[in-house]
Amino acid sequence: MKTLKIPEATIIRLSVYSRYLTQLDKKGVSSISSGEIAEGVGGSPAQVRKDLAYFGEFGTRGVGYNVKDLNQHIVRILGLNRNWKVIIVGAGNLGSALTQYKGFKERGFEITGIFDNDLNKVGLAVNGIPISPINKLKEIVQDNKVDIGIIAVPAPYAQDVADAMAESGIKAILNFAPVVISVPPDLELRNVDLAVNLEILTFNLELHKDKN
Amino acid sequence: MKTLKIPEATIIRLSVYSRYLTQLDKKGVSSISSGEIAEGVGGSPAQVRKDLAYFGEFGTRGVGYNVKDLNQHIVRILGLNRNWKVIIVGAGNLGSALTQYKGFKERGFEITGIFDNDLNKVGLAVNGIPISPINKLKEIVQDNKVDIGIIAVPAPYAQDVADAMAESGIKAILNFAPVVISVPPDLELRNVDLAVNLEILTFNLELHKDKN
DNA sequence: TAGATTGTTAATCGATTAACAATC
DNA sequence: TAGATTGTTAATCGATTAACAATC
Repeated sequence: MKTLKIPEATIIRLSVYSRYLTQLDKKGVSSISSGEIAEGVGGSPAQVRKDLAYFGEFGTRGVGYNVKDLNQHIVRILGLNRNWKVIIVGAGNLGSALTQYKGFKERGFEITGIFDNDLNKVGLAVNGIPISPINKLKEIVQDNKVDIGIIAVPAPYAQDVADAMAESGIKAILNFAPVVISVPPDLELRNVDLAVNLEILTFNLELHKDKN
Repeated sequence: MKTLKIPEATIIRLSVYSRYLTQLDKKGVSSISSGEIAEGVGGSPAQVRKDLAYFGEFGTRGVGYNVKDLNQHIVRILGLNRNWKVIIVGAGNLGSALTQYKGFKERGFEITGIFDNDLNKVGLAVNGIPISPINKLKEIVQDNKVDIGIIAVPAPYAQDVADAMAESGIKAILNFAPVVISVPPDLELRNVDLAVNLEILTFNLELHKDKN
């Protein structure tokens, strides 16, 4: 086995490097050093080089990296050199916002379905995509070869939605419901808890309160 | 100095424990062991105890923890034993969704203002909160003693918004714009990048693709 | 060649896990 | 007292940083 264990922190940073390189490329910057990348994203040069070294040699000693070239490598590493089909369950405020979120399309994620069990919503459309009832989920996932499901329903419904997704053959889930859900081991699961992020801020505010 | 360095991972987990304990408390569960907490949130008993040990002794040997009591301790550790005032800049889909997000209010976060520079939006209201122009930000922050600002504008505007927030005296920023922003060192900053979360999933999908 | 910057190894630092004495 | 479970220390594991040889 040639792939050693890659820290998740490395993947997060690669994603950020890629976004930054895309930005630079658009501006017409063609070459960059690890130090400049580090400065741009708030890291250290050694860390940038270490992160890249897990995957290969993408630079030229004494020179640096070609922006476009390095970005293409990272995009490929992250698996973004193809389209990914995504469905969103929950057509409330958050689900609707995610459906229309520009940042997804830019990175190759295509929203191919929205689901909700509220009969007042079924049949309506968000961003041109019709809202379907959840009992159509499996059919739509399989017909469209959907890869990823996003859970944007209230916490009490999240596990049921996860079960339906697992049953449909979806391969990965991004869960926005603030609750721990369990899925089969072969299904990738990631949680984004919006309140937790605010709570980390309040913890730090309390911690540094005296340090004036 | 008595507070040693607390891992951020510990704070994230404490936040999750607290949410889980709140749930159990509502169900009427009064006592719990570190093993049961671990099972409930997907961790290990040793880790639960270690996380808590940074802050004190909250359990009883041979018995476990009182659910309500432990939760109150964690809530206090996270700084949630008071109300936090929050503003959101960007009244687009994401900003509107965050304004109405139930999970914030449940944890003591109060949205006290929404801002946008789109004149078609200024004067309208989201969830009963009027949308104000960004040049009113400082005034409203100071009049209402706002603690935290959420950035929900497109990437190109994020730094300007961060500057306005810094200038207003806000103490912490949660940034949803997919761009690196810089703020004065005394300002707490946290980034939530929605696309990055999907990219971690696609990386893992690619990594395990062969392992059928 | 001299200067610059990579790729990589070794040293350090930090977080997690295991083990167990304390104690209810 | 016997069984259970905490709090805490020591051992392990993993990630970051520093240093430098390789090389453009």
